[in-house]
Amino acid sequence: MTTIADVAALAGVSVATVSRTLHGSSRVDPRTRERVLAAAAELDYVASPTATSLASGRTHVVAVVAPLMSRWFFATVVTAIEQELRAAGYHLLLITLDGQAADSGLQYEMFAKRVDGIIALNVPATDADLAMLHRLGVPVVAVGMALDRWPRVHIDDAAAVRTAITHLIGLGHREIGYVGTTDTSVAHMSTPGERSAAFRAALREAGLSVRPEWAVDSDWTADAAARKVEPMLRAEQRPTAILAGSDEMAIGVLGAARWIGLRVPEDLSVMGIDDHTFAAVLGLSTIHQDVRAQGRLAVSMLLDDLRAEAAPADRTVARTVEVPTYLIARETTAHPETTAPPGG
Amino acid sequence: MTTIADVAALAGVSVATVSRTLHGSSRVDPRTRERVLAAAAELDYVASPTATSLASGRTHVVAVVAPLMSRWFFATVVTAIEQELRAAGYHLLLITLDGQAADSGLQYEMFAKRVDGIIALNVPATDADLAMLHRLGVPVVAVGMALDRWPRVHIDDAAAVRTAITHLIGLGHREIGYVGTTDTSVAHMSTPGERSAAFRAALREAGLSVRPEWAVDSDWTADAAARKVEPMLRAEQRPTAILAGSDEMAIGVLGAARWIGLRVPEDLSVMGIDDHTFAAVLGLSTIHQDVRAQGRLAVSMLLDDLRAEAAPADRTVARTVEVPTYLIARETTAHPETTAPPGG
DNA sequence: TTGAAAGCGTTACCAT
DNA sequence: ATGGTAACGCTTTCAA
Repeated sequence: MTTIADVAALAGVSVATVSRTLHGSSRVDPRTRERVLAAAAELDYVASPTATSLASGRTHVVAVVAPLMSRWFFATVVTAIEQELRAAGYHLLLITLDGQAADSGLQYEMFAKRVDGIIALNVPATDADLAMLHRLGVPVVAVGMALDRWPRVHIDDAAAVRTAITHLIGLGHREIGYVGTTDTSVAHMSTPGERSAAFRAALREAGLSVRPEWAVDSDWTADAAARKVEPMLRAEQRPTAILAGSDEMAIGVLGAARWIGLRVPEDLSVMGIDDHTFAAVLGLSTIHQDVRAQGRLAVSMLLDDLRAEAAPADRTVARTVEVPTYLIARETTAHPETTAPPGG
Repeated sequence: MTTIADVAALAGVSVATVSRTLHGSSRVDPRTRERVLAAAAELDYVASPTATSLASGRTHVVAVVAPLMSRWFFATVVTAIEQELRAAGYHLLLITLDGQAADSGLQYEMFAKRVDGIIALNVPATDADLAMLHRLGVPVVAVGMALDRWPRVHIDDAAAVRTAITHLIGLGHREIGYVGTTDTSVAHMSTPGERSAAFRAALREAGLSVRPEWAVDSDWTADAAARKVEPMLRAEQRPTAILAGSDEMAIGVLGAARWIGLRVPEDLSVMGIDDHTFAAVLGLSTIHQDVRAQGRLAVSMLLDDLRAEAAPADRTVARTVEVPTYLIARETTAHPETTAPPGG
C-alpha cells in the first residue's frame, strides 16, 4: 500500500509538506505543490482515512439513525442525506433500530467515536440516551420528532392533518375516521403521535364529534391499516371518509375498501399524508411533504455545526426548520354521495 | 476521553494486558481479567475504533453499495444487512449511486480503505471498476447482478418470469405484454435485463409470438411504467395481460388501467415480480422473492470471506446462492373474459 | 515555505 | 501470564 512517505520520497519533500499540499490548508510553494501533486497522482495515492482520523480527531463520517429503512419516508431521506454528505466529502454510517428491543437503548457508545455527527430520523430517545449523547459531545440533528434541544427539521404534522380534515369537511364529509399510531409506547417504532392528536383536535375545532371507534390504532404499514380499518368499514354505521396517518396506511385502507366492495370515492373517501411515490399513480389524495429537502436541510445544519466546532459562532442555518406541506387532491376523495349504507 | 492507558493504570496492569483481556484472544489470568474488566466498566471505557483500525488493519465496517435507497428492494435488503452486520459486530457504510453520472465510476478508492468488505446490490461495474476492486483486494459479495467472479446471492430471474408467464398462459392468455427495463445502457440504474429477455424467451417457448410494441421499455418506477404502458392499453389491439418487471411497475400498470377505465382483472390481468409490501393489500399477483434472506446470506458470505482471510480455506458457505421464488396468484390475474375491445 | 518530530490510541511481537 | 515497545499512517506544532 502506498503511504504518504512514498509520495514524499518521490516528490523529494517531507511528509509534512505532502500533508499540507493535499490539505490545501497552509501555504506551499506552487512548484513544490506541483511536484507533490504529480507524485501523488503517479502513485494513485489515497490517504488512509483511519490514520487521518486518528491524527486529526475527525472521521468525516456521519451516522444516520433510523427506526428502519423499509419505509418510504426513511429510505427517501437517507438517499438524500447520503447524496448531500458525499458531495461534502463525508460518508454515511447507517444505524437501524430494526430488530432491537425497544428498550435496549441506542448504544451510541458503539458508534459515537466513529463519527463526527449524528442525524436522527424520528428516533425517540430515553433520558439515558440523551444524557449519553450530551456526554459524548457529538453534534446531533433531528429529523421529524424533536430531540431535546438539538436542531431539528420537520413538518408541521398538526397543520398537515388540519389541512386534510378541512379538505374532507369542505367536500361535505361529517363522518370522518382515522387510522394511525395513537399509542406512543412502542417507542422506537412510533412516528409523531401528533398526527393522531391533531386529528381529534381538528374535528373538534370543526364542531364535529370524535367517535372513539372511528379512530383506530395501527402499525405504520398498509397491511396493518387494512386489517385495523376493516371492522370499521363493515360496521352498520361507518364513516364516509377516512384519513390515514400516512400514505402507506391509506393504501391499506384502499385495499380494505376494495375487498369489502366499497367504491372509492363514491362510497368512501380516503386520504393519506406524505405524498408517497405511489400516491399519484393510485390517485390518492394526500398532503405533500418534501422529504428529500428535509434530508438536505439536515445535512447542512449538521455540517454547519461541525464547522462551528472549529470556528465558533459561524452558523448560517436556523436552529429549527419547518418544511411546508400542502394538499394534493386527487381521485380518492369526493363529495359523499350516499349516507353510509349497511356495509359489506 | 478515557483511553486504554487509564484502564491499565486503574487495574494496575500494562496496556498490553488490557488489550488482551478486552479482546478475549490470548490467555489472561482470571483474576487479572477480573480487575481489568472492572476497571473498564468503572471508566465506561470504549476502545477507539479509529486507533484499533490503524493498529490492527481491520475496520469492522462493511460498505453497502446500491443504486438508490428509495426502491423497496434495496431498502429492504439494506435493513436486513444492517441488522445482520450489527449482530456480528460490524457497522454499515452506505454508498448510493444516486445522483451520480452513470459513467463517473464507482470511486471505490474513496471508501475502500475504510471498510473490510463490500456488498454490492445490483451495481454494474465497468472493467475499470473491477480492476480497481481487485487491486484493492477487498472482499466483495454481489446481490442480484453478478459481479465478475465474486460470490453472489440472487434469484433466478428467468425462472421467475417463466413462472409468471406460465401462470398467465394457464389462465388462457395469449396476448401478453411486458413493461420493464430492456435497455441496459443506463448502467447504474438498471436491474437484471434478464427479466426482459426471459419474457421473450418464455413467450417463444410457449409458441406465442412477441409483438415488439407490447414489450415496452420503462424506468423502474410506477409512474414511468404507467406512462409507458398507457399507449399500449389505449391501442385498438391491446394485450389481455401485462407482466411488469417489478411490482412497483405493476402498480403503475394498475394505475394506468384505472384511469383508462379498464377493469382488472376482467379487462386486463396484471402481474408483477417481487412481492412488494403493498402487493398483498392491492391484491397483486406476483412472484415472491425473499429479500431479507438475500441480505442475510450476503452478510454470511462476506463474513465468511473475512474470516477466511485470517484462517484460509475456512469457508462454510457456497460461493453462489440462488434464493427460490414462487408464484402468488392473487386478484389481479384471471381468465381473459373479453377479447380486447376497442380501448378507452 | 519547509522539515523534524511528537503525538493520536491500539495492537502485536518479543522478551521475560 | 504479563510487560515493554515498536509499529500503524497521518496531522500538527515548533523551529529553522
